[in-house]
Amino acid sequence: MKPTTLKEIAEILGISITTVSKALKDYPDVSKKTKAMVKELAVTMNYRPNSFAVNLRTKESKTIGLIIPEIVHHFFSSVIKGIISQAEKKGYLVIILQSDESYVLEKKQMELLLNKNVDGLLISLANATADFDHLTNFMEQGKPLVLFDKVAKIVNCSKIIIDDRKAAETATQHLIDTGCKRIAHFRGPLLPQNSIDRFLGYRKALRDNHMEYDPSLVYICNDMSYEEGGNYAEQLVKEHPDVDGVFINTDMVAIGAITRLRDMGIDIPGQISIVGFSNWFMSSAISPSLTTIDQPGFEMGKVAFKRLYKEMQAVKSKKQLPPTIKVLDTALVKRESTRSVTV
Amino acid sequence: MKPTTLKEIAEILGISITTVSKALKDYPDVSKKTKAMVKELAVTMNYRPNSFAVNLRTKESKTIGLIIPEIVHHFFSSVIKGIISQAEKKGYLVIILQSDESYVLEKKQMELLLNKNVDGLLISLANATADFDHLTNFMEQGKPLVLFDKVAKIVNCSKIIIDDRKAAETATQHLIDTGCKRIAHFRGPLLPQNSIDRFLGYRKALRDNHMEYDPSLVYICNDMSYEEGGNYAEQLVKEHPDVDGVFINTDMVAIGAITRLRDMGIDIPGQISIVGFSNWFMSSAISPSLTTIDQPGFEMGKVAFKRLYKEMQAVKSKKQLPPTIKVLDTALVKRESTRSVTV
DNA sequence: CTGAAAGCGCTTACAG
DNA sequence: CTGAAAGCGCTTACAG
Repeated sequence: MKPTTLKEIAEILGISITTVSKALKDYPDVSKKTKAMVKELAVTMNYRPNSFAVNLRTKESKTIGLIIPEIVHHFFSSVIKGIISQAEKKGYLVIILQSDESYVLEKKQMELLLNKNVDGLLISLANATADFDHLTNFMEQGKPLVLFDKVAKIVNCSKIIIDDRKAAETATQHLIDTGCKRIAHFRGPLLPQNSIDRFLGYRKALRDNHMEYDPSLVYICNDMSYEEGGNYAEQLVKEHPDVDGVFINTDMVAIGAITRLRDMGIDIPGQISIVGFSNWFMSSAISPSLTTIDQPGFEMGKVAFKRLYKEMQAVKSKKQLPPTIKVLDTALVKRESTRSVTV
Repeated sequence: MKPTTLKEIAEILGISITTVSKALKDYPDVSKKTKAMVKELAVTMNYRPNSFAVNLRTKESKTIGLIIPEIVHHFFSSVIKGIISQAEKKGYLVIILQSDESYVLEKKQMELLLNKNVDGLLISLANATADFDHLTNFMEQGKPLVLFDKVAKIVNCSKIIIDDRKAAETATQHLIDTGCKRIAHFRGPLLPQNSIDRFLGYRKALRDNHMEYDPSLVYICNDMSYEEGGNYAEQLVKEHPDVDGVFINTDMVAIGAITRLRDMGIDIPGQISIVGFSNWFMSSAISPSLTTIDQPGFEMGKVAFKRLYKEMQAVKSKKQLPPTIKVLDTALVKRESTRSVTV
């Protein structure tokens, strides 16, 4: 079944294509009668504007691109959901591509999106990305680009982030406030900024409270897995029986640690208190439930799209907005893995 | 920076637009010299074909639509990943929309995708969808549609599924083979076909082994949550202390059950054996690890796209392929929550 | 081997 | 209030 065109409607009605087009778009200079007539026939004939033609004329596709490191990941899929839900409200569709934490792939995906003529781009950078020419390149096409979560300070575009350092500080401070005297940290890999920042927040909290920073209490997670959390927890207890608190880079690892410690008969939070990061849904499910930092994925997606939308609107009216950096609030979610008494 | 057009290249080179277009596409009737010249300049000027114009001419967008009930879900995000990875290989991009398990939304998303002129559509149906005119409608536009995971038998299109009933039977049979005499079932909601099929598989295994089917041993999960699993597990032990095996509709619920039973001091699998469904990554992480049915999400995504691709190719050559139904293999993954001895 | 021309389906500035 | 015309940037059948 061939789609209906403006031409067909015009011919049947014996009027011009111009008038049909205007009637459908409610131009004020078309008579009510004509409008009614055109609209009725359009419905009858199931008319839908050919989006390819519209795109070509208007030079916009009402489509944005989204590149993330990994789709199968609770935080990122929440962000995706936030982006899509917000985009839909504004009549935009979203094309998603995955970089797999690879710089080469990220660049390639960007190229694809550029060829597709998306109106704007949302990216969370791959861990491997250390060169940013592809981003600059994209922006030079006059198209807005917004970075979220994993961003590069050096790139001059809008960014939506959380304050990892401050959040980590809050997490560590909570351990201190609830009586922990010797606090370990399971950090993420050495490279990503957020794992660095969380580590720095941990250190700052110690310093501010005049507690000694002991590098041997910092364990580096490489695959950030449940298993790794368990293994380090066991190792920690053996190597440092005096540790009474751990701040862990991400909930998945923290849950692994909690489970292992529990199996070893260690009392949480009595003997060791634990704070995670991300507020993964399993964190409230396990026992003892995990005190953690809530990282607002869905919200981040929404805000990122909103900002991109603003910039796309600006482009349409030949304006250019100065880049902004939006820091989303994180919150400490107190649960059973830390003590409730404030000392 | 304005994008380069064929016209600009043609003018600079003093040749026609036609020749430039042909040279770039390696038409055999263009001289080597011209081709070299054109291609070089195209690279220099960073030429990219205007996709809107190409779409309009070729009447295809090299884009497909994907509608799923819920993005933030381990199984579905695996499927998305499979689809995107395969689509990319064939030069297709993917627009994702979420139905939120709502029929109305599903219909609306479909409309959006239709307006966008996607070349094909992949859908996993919402639980609430009981009317299928929107699907038929889409197919009447001459565009291929492939259903996956949550499908409707009545719709005459290709489908990619697993055999839920058989898999459930295998799961239950495994409990029987390892010595369970009285087996309960935590099932999903009443409506979705897959929850019905898994229940039927459970019943069939009992029947085939001349074991009594006792409806009071079937618990209906409504939100399929970790917590629900724990609650039903506790209830089950109280109401039916003689039960020694449970087949559970999905891993999330099974993990909730395992955790609670463990907390109650019940030996798994010594006293009660448990089999889940889906092979969620947490299933191998918890202790005891969960015996489950592996549901190949990534694979399902890949296969679904491959089928859609074939049908899109057929459409291009004015053919139409008869619908096929592909049943993907599931596998029983034996772990610690069931006994290893075969009786 | 090269190119003029038609046309994909729409939008909009302009004339009447 | 209506419509003829130009044009978005490309592809391709056809002529030479």
